[in-house]
Amino acid sequence: MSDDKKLTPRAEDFSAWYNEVVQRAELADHSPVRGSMVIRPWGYGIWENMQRALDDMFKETGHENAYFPLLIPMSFIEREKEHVAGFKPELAVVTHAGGKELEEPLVVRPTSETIIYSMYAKWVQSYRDLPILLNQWANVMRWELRTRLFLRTAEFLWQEGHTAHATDEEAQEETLRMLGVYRRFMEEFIAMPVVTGLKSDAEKFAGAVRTYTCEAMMQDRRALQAGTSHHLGQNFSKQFGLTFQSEEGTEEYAWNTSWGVSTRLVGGLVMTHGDDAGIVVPPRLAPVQVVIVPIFRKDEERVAVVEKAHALKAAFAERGVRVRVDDRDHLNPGAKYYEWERKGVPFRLEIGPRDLAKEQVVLVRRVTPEGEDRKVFIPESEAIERMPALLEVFQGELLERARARREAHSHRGVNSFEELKEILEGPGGFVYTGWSGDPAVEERVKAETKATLRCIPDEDFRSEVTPTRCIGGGQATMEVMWARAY
RNA sequence: CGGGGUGUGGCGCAGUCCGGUAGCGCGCCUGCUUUGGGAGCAGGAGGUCCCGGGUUCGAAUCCCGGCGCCCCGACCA
Repeated sequence: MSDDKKLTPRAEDFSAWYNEVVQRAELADHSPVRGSMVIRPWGYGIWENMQRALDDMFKETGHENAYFPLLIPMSFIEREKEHVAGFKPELAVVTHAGGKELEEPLVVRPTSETIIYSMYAKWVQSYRDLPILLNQWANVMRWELRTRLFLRTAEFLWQEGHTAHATDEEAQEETLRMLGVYRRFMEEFIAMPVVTGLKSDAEKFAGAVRTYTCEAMMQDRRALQAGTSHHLGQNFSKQFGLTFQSEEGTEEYAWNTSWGVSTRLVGGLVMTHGDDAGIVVPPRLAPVQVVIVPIFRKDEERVAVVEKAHALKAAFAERGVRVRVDDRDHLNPGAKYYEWERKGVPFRLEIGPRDLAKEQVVLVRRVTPEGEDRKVFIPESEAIERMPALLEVFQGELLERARARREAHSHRGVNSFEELKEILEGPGGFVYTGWSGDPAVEERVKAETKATLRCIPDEDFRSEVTPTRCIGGGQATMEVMWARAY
């Protein structure tokens, strides 16, 4: 940073911009342990709002919360062979406790399938005990080599849903239901449009039969895997003896699903909406939706203006608007403006002696739409009445803006490998092509372009003209989407 | 783990080549004046110069060894 007050512009160095924003908006900080982070109140406030919204959606779809322990016997992880192969390199293992070496090492959970399904096996006897629809909010640990705040840390917070069903069809339905919940949450709350679809075998979760994903496009046009929903088939139920007696009296293995989103979503929010002034928090997730900055010269002005600010706060609060009055007196107004812009508060309301006299306020939106005035003077009563609606309009515009940007950088109808490579090495973005399903083609694209097959898009995201030619040559059997990813 | 860089008040850095009083900007504290887009002035606090060893009258600086962190390449929410 040449000027230590300004952020590195996104266009100059996107990743430096990201790091600075996270630090200077006080979202998170590095902890003394390499790769793990401290989530600061502003970042945690955003996460709490995400949790609340998601938790409500999980409850609406019939799920309950529970909690399973942090430590898992090593032998459990090793039970499902693809699962262990997927996680082995990134496990943190406890070998000593109570001053002695443990007989069996304990793994700090990288995810909880094994411990959860082993418990389900104890609880389920009959088809009448199914389905089990549980979720847990927890921390997990994966010993990553390259870490970045929120996007990839050794320890992160997430939720993991784990369900057990009597039939394959029911599990499949659940897998897709939760994928839909995620999509809706990301669009309606984070205002982050996603492409949903199926992962290829090479990219799916270790231990799953099928993995569905939500892929979002960041402002540097790279993809972010924002959430996944897995159909686990009977892989875990077979390893942990999760069986039930069917209506017909036969013994059957249950069908499982698991699905999760993490604090990575905070990173996604930053990279979706942030600008060169800082982050932009969508109103529905903002810990503070309106910040009131009182302006005054003399002491008597100060008293009157601050009093008015608190009265306004109360009026907003009555309408369910989250407000903070910034009455710190060692900072001048300009300094406060910059700070709250950096933190992404959707609306700022300035109130000074001149406004007091006219019973008006100055309203400033965090993002000013093209052709509109940055500051608007409106009557106090109108600001109070209209704020809930203004917040919703802003929320909607963020989604539309992000969607437009994604569409502008989505490339469809790409037929040749050369064209694919050219796009990925040039403008970047999401590239849609045909694919035969041959893993060798996937491997080649990855090796030569650094892009991966993000997903086989769901119907909503497929091109109007279905590709017939595979990007690796020959006949296509499906359409796929490629991108460089986080 | 392989390649490159870096370690000096809270943060960002200069000083290291050529050994000799540890400095600058920001931040912090106190006071006064300020406050409608990052305030000004005055005074002040704050350092095992990453660690260990060596050379020297004397080491942030030179030599040897270690450690940490950052960036780039193979796995990942």
